[in-house]
Amino acid sequence: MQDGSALAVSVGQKTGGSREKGLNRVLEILEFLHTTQRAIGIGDLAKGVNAPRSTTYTVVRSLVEAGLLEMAGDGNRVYFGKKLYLYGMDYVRGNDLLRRGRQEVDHLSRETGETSELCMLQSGRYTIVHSSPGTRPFRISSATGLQIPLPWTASGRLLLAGLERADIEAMVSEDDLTLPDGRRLLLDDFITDIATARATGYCVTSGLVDAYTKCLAVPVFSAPGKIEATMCLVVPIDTSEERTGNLLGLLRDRAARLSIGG
Amino acid sequence: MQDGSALAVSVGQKTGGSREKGLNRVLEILEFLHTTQRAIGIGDLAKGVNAPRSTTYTVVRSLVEAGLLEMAGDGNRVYFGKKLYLYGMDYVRGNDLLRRGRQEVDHLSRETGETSELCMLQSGRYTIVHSSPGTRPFRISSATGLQIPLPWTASGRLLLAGLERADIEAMVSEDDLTLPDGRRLLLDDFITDIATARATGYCVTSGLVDAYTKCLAVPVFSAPGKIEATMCLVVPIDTSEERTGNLLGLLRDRAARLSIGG
DNA sequence: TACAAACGTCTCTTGTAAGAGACGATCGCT
DNA sequence: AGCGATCGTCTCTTACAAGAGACGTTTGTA
Repeated sequence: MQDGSALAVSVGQKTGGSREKGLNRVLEILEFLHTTQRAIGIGDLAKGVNAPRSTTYTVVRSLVEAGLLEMAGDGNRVYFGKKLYLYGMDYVRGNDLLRRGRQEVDHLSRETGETSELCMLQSGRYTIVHSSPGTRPFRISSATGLQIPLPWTASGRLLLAGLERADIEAMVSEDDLTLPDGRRLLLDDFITDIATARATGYCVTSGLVDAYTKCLAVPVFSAPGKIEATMCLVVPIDTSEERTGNLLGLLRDRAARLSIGG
Repeated sequence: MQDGSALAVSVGQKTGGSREKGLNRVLEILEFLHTTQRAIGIGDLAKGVNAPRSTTYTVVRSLVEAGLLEMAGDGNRVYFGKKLYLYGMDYVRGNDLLRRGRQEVDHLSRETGETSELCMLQSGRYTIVHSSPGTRPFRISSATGLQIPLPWTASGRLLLAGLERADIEAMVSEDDLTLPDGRRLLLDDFITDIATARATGYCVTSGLVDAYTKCLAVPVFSAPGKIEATMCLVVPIDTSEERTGNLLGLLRDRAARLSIGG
């Protein structure tokens, strides 16, 4: 149990010191490679996931043989393999919303010049599933696959719309309510925000994760009332009211086109 | 049994009927989902990978929690999850060749109207990594991620160019030398083909995997002399000599643009 | 050239997870 | 309603993998 949640929160977390299940080792390795975003030596990998070297060698060998990982060019580093790419494409193929959502996001960022993102809940956490960087000289961009606490984002407020208070509390930890700059959010305020977002059908946050950006988010429905994802635009915080309104309009159009029911 | 051994081939050693490692169960499950290309019930999944039901439930639960799998809409079926998509995108990001290769392949199929594919070796087997279907009324298409015996394909002859005879023998099983229609290839002929392909810088096969198609393949180099992938066009077998020559020319241009050294 | 650190492989032990199977709850068919 | 098939969960046993650690090799640096 503890192990599961430790893994969920972060990979560099210490283990309980006892023996670890092989499957968990695999998950930790994958997650670690996802954070490093580059090939890494097996020894470093072992350190990174805090696993014994011998175990790491064994697990990595299995994964390389299976094609989930590949040895990188120089021969003693590993990174993701073709199999994961193929499975990932299978996921896209089987997921209309994602496939179309990617297109809409790409289109939106071309149309507006702003950074645009498609976001979803994943295992109860907020994830940027696809992002398209926009054309500003100084880009505001986020890594896809990044996990951010729900209360830090506009999208988070929409993704939780429709859940019971108890469910929301379960998904939000104490730490999640502390912003990067140290400010504290109140759970009640957050829940109020969620209700508002639900009622108005959009959510705008300013200077939440950092001091320079404003985030406009709208829901994407997979069925009437069921919010499956959000589309959002990340814009400079000093964007005028007028332009913000216009962008929100475009965003809503795109999201509506993507939604089923709503 | 048939299922088990068929899977065992792609995943690793066949099961002796004894206890199976958890990691292997995971690999089998992923591979099975890749072949079905759709969400499947856990019970059926257990049957499909020839695993005990209780084990399958446990493993699937772990994978769902980790986000590698997701429960499909109705709630009792599973398929690939967002995590696999994210890891797959990481792979693409870290792999210039694949990223650019996809573009070239897409362009080529638009330009020629024919089915175009990017192929690579994976764990010593031939894999269609990306394919773009072309515009003919009756499309000739292959599933991406499909594993085909090397001797059945034009690309296979190029991908093995530069290997020692012993290495080639190790990669090719007896079964691989039997074509789908029952004809047998001779290993020596295959090795001669490889040498020829290497010398001429392309390979054309006619009516090998089926009676209707011709396959034109050219190498993609990742370093001087190192063939990392192939690009190929799949065309009707009655395509004229002249058009075949023209297509081959286009193909070589595209592959050259993709190659580093050569 | 010598030394330290990291690499890759092996062996052996023991904690633990894979699997058999039972259980009640649902489902679907007649 | 009655029946069989499948579902999802649970318990318990033991076969086996996770891990500690030793070993020889390679790397790099003083």
